Amino acid sequence: MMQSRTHTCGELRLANAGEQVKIVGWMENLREVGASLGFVVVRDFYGTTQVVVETEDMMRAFKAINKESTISVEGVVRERASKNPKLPTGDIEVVPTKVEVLGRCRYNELPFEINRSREADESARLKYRYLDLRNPDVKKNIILRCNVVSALRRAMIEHGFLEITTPILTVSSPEGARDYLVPSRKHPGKFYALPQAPQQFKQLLMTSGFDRYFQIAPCFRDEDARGDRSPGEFYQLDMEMAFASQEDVFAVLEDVLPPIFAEYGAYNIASSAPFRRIAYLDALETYGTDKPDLRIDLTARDVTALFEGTEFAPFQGQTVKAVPVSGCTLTRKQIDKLLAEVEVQSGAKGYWFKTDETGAIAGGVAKFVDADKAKAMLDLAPNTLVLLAAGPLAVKTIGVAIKTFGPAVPGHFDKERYEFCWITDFPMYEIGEESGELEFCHNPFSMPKGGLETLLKAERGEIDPLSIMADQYDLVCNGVELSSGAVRNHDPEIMVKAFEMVRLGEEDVKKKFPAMYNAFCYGAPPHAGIAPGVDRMVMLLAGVDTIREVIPFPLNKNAQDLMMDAPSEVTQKQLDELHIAVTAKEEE
RNA sequence: GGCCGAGUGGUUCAGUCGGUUAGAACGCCGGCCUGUCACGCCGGAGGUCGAGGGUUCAAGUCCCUUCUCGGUCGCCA
Repeated sequence: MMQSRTHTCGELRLANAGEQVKIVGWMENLREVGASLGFVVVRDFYGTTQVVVETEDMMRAFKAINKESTISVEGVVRERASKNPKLPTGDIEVVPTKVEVLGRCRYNELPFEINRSREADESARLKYRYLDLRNPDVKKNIILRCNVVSALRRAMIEHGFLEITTPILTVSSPEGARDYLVPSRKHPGKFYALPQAPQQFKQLLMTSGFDRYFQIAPCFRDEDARGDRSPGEFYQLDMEMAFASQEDVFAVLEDVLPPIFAEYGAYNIASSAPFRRIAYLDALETYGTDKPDLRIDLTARDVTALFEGTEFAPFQGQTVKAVPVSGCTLTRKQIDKLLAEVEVQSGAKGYWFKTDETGAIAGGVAKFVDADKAKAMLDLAPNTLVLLAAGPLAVKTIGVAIKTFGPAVPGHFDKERYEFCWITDFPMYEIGEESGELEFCHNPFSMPKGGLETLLKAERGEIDPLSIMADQYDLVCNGVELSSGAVRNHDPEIMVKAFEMVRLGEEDVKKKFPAMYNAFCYGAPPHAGIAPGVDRMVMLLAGVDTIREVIPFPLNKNAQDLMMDAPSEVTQKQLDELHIAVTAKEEE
């Protein structure tokens, strides 16, 4: 009896001609070109191999097998009469002596054609994800993910980091996103929560003296999805370093990421160390966003002065931002269409005018523009489109306009590369929209720049609390926020003071983060960390624009697993054991 | 939760101003074809036009309600 297979479907070459072989895989296709001549494509993980059918008996045998059944074919390798240079195995074919069905595909009509599944309805793909994943184009993103995760692990270990797993069943955290809760059987009325991030655990590991920690960490957040945000769960390359500063964290990622991006990315150019650093407020001012795509060479200017006393109502008394786009030959119709898209995405209207080939100002809001002032203020060359936005949403609108027009106007977008940048100096506090009072802007774990001294100054009224910056940073690549990190606040005294700024105190800190607060009272190292999103990284590397393409079994937008039918109802017995009463009204 | 878009054979889509029997491609079934490789050619089956209601002589098309999916905003320390 022959072994289960002698070769994979990606393996056979001309040199194997004459060999007796056995291949196994899925019967992808049967091309009949005559009553007793046909070609069968057998596909496995490694590739496809052609089996030639030359007898009526063999033709009958193959025609009886539904496509996508798994089969084994024994036979002899032969040089092809007509080779296919597009295939690695295109020089040979297998002349079968024996065919066997290993797993019958019972259906002739599949929910979609395997090799074109990416064109199919996404719900169908998710419901039949195991079929979708048969498609080599779909499979390759998952393989990429495995390779990237493996490379990240190797690189982190080489940099002296230790991979430590942290609990999946943990405690609900009072801040941040909505938690996924798990009811406790042994403790009626109490709940575990799935971690939104291993944040507190990794900081505790620092206080235990694990100098460099990392983990490919599953994180769970019950928030609504986006194209680049899978609902429910996602993975982070979570890391933390003791006795470390922002510079130490930057140095590690600037060393780890570019080689991996260059090797595995759809584009093989990645910016090298040091990455450009842009202060948060400067990023908003210049790019209209805190996650700029540096492949686009457009930047914003403040042109409020240009419209002082304007008769154009939308600009009256408003801040006005402008982006000059040189060399623009878009038609008016194209401009309108792109601006409509900008409006959908930003929630506010964008405006425009342009200079013609003589440099004269025309179009859009041109009649409200003082030509001489505009030319001086914006260094306007001929054929320049000027995009404008005004009012409270101006920054955002400009950000969307840059993202929309950059790729649409030739010469402003160098797509085939990875451009990293650090966004630094985030404000520590903001005025809450609802409360109207001072609140933490991002997270309360970050060290305020200047430490205790800065907070005391603010307390004494010597500086504006809103001017306090946190030692916090984001990593951005091609307009995608890959990661947030910070130098942590490891000093209980500073932590309490930071909380007092937002009208909380020691009791609140203890209540919210009891373990961490106590741990810090026993001697904590200064520490810093970051947690790049693995899914988003792979998405960038794969060059796809939805995150579901790089997740083996993704949830849909409504956080449902259409394949497994989760979430699902459970039995009354299960509920009783968990002391849970369902109050939701029956759906449908 | 708000806004925008989509929903038509198994899949992807077209369907004009409301007007004959709702079309195409791919897939499926049958036939032909001796070198295909997105094989080709001929024929065939397959539709409650997401659901419900309304307007009309007449609705895939117009109106209302609703469901589902996607995008986006809110949200995501």
